[in-house]
Amino acid sequence: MNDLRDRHYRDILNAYMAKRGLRTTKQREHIVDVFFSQPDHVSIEELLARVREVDPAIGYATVYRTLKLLTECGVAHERKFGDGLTRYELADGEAHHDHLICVECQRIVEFEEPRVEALQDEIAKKHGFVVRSHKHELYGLCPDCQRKGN
Amino acid sequence: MNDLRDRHYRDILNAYMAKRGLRTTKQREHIVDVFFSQPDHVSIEELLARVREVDPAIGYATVYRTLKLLTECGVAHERKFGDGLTRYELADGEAHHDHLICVECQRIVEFEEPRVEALQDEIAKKHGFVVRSHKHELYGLCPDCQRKGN
DNA sequence: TTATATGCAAATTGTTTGCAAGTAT
DNA sequence: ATACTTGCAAACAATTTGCATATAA
Repeated sequence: MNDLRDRHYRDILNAYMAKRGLRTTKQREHIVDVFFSQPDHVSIEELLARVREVDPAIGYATVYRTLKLLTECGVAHERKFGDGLTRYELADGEAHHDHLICVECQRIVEFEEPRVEALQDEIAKKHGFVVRSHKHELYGLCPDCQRKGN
Repeated sequence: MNDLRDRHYRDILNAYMAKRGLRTTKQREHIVDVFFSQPDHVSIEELLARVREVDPAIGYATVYRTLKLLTECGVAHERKFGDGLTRYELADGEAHHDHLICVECQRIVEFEEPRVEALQDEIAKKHGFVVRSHKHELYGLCPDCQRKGN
């Protein structure tokens, strides 16, 4: 349903692999397919489970290695929300969103706020920093979990 | 040099320990003393090293357990900046600051920006969330590391 | 006394790596 | 053919836990 975007990222990946003489294998194809079809913020575990539906013999080291590859070439981003798991999402270069995380049900909602970005630049400048990336996460209760008490 | 603040936190800790029948030991006293005298964002390793200057026999499990205790009773906060280490800082309830982190030298600088807080509330409300805490980190190059090239 | 703490080492968890066998080019 | 890849298991790093011993109350 998002062919253009997927195509763009696959092109980047292919260019990166070609440049380094890396090879296309069926495992990599499966993992990449699943990653593109998956909602954002997948963990390795989730990805591995889905990938094994297609090919049960795939090992988790291969998933780790492939996600590392996707991260290196800029197609994926690693995210660590304090629960000990690393999650991955599509890089999504232009629209860098941030996250609201429900501490009850772990639901993750994305938001975007240009005014915060502007303030960040101001803050960094004040301290003489050059910002490369940022992390802005709000932890709390989502509407559903508020309703359910607590 | 910050007796009142320390006293306040020690009171909280003592109340918490009393309520649960936990005991005061010389190890805990040393660890707590070092934690209060330490600049913010200490890792377990750093803390253990400093504590062992006072009592070389203290084990790292005890440091972990004591910091967990301090976290449970609300005196300390856990922080995870993506380098794999958990760091601890005084809870410091009122003035909740955020962080600029140098990706080269790992230097950590604190900042405070009420206008960002205001925007956060606005964002949360828009999504129906009730915010409990947040994390706002800017990763980049500090002035020194910019100068050193890279 | 007796229940809590400690230090050690072993266990756990998430992730990485070495290597022999497999495979894309 | 050759060099990259894979799956497995072992290695790792950070943290947690089980247990016998030590100790605060």
